[in-house]
Amino acid sequence: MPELPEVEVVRAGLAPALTGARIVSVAVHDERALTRHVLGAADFAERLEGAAVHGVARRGKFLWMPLADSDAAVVGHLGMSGQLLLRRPDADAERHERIRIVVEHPVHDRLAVVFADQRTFGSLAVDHLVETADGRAAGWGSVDARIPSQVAHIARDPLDPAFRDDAFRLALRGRSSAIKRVLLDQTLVSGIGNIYADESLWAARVHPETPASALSTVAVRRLLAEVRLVLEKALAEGGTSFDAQYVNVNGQAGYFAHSLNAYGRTGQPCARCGRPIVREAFMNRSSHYCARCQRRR
DNA sequence: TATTTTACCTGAGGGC
DNA sequence: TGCCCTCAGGTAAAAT
Repeated sequence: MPELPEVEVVRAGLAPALTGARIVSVAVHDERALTRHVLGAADFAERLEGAAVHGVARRGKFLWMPLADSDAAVVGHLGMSGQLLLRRPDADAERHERIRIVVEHPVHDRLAVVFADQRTFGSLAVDHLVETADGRAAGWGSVDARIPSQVAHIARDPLDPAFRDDAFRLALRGRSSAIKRVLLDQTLVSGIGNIYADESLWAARVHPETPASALSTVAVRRLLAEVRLVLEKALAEGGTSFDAQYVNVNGQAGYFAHSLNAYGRTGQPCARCGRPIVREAFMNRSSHYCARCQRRR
């Protein structure tokens, strides 16, 4: 499932191929991939054809490509199973291909950016840019303090230099919600999904149901430090791939699945204490944790 | 207002 | 072999 490390791998793969490229043609095969673009496929294509891509930026799990000399950007979210692939313009259609954008790049010539998505939770849109609330650069891969309006409500991610640890800690004070729910709330801290929430909580020895307000200042600092370590390590290993649903722009899987300590390890021994990892239902999904290392308060 | 639940969606895999 | 059921889960709208 694409979370921050996986989306960053995709961003880093797209950036050299798309920065400075001009969009030649847009083919929308499935309008469900445009749920964030309310004006529909014809409008989407019309706004893009002929436009030049200025770069590729990311905040949390959202990607966007600002268009040159414009206050617009192509914004994208991969949902659960979305892929952005770089292909030859005449390459055969991908399984679950929804949108194909052909660009002309001054160095790489013609390339196709293929948006494929099995579960159709992901989507693309053309959106206008607004100023960031704090006036800082909008996200990774951007020095511009403007962000797509659809992404403006998303918090900065923990690897963003403008993320404010103290503000996050203060936000937790008044929250009775479980800490895992808070980690998954993209308006408080972005980029973390079910996998990295479980991994970070395991590393910080915090039970996922611990009320956020019950964590001390020291505990919140330690949790944020573990979140950053987990995300950075996953990024270095190219992300987590369980099945064919997450791949980089060349269709290759990441290796972090081999480094998981909690997520998906139900019944296997905890790497610290040897007690079997347990799985519990949580928010229509699963939590994986060690009942000995991560004591419930 | 804050928090929780639901809808969206497809394919893999298990049980019978 | 084929049918039915469950599960995977990010986001935003709806409900509480």
